[in-house]
Amino acid sequence: MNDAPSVFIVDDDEQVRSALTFLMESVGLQAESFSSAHDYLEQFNASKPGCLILDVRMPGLSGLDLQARLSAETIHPPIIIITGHGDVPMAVRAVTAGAVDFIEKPFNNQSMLDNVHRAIELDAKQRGESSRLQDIEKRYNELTPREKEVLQCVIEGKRNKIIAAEMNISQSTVEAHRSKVMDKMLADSLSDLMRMALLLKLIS
Amino acid sequence: MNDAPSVFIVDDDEQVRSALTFLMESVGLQAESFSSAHDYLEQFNASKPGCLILDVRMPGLSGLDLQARLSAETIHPPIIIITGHGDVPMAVRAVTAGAVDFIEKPFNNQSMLDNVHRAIELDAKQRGESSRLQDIEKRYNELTPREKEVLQCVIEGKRNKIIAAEMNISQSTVEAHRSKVMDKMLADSLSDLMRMALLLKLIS
DNA sequence: ACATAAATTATCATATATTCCAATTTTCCT
DNA sequence: AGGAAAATTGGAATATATGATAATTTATGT
Repeated sequence: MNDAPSVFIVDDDEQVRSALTFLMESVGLQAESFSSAHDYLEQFNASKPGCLILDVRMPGLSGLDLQARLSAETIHPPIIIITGHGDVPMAVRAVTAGAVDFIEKPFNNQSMLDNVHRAIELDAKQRGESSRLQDIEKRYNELTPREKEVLQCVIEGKRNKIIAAEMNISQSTVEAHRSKVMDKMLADSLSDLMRMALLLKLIS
Repeated sequence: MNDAPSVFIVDDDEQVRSALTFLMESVGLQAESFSSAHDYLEQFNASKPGCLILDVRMPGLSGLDLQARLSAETIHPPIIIITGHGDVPMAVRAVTAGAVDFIEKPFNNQSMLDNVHRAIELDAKQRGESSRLQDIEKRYNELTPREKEVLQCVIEGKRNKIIAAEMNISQSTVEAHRSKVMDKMLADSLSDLMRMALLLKLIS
């Protein structure tokens, strides 16, 4: 799970792949290259840290297509788009869609390395946040429907008495649910629970 | 305060200004144009809603310079950059720095209007969130130092007894501070207070 | 039909928080 | 020095939450 970060390189041009691989390895970065977006997707593993250098113009799935696919994933490596014949609208689209960079070939080696390092740092940060979030989501999904209802009321600041009235159940029941929620979510205070609810976007 | 949104146009080219003004007014949008970034800054009023169409290449302050200045403001209209001789790196920089669009001249009138409408909607949304935040900030700043300390502990989920021990004061005092905090912040429950604390970024 | 999880309720004891009240001491500004 | 705001404390009554324990009723799926 917690491997060293890789620089994933997706380009149909063998020259570019080997040049980039050489560049990355020259500074001790692990590189993995693919000749098509499809090849990359096949081995894609959300838990592998790193960043992705992606050519726009490729046979089959284009770089922007791949970018769109990856955006649907909850977590994916930051994307650096490279292109031989880029234009402004394409760059705007790529960056707006979440690419961290859009670089024209031929590129400067040093600035490429700078960008890669920045992207890898960003990935590490996102990954840390995301793994915490996934833990919380996992626990949340183990709540029963009723417990989720009570949780929703709790984070809205309602008192047990009110919740009981709204749900037409006794206060004891609410207390029971509430207590289970705290246990299952591993929350040790209300504010702790609220923080989790925020990450889960249960809050308006 | 709550005026109709304006389209602010900043371009040193009189032709462009009048063309854009005409375009905006043709769909019922209010337009205000300026021949330099400096002129715009002079009349800049954070409370005026709308969006900003900004030329990059201008004598004096450039569009990107103005963008940087505005980014320092807590709230500013969304920026649509327009340019005659744009290149990819410039577009990437502008979008990365927060511009909502980067459009080359000559542009398509309809797509420009679409972008303007989208930007104005975004501005309205940001403005709504921001005014709520300002209310909360105002109330927060009326708290005494001691009350702020207690608030910090409360949102960390500490019980009054613990807070009293940590601050070396009696539990009664903590209760007094806490009660005042709830009053002053107009919070009617702990979760309410937590939500505010989040917006104030008092939470890790 | 049986087993299991979920939902429901209750009681008792304790711990905490909230809300009144009133009072003293500190600090800071004019 | 005088006054205002802030910080401090205590008491007493009330409301709420928590925690442990136990028991009943309802689904749910095999």
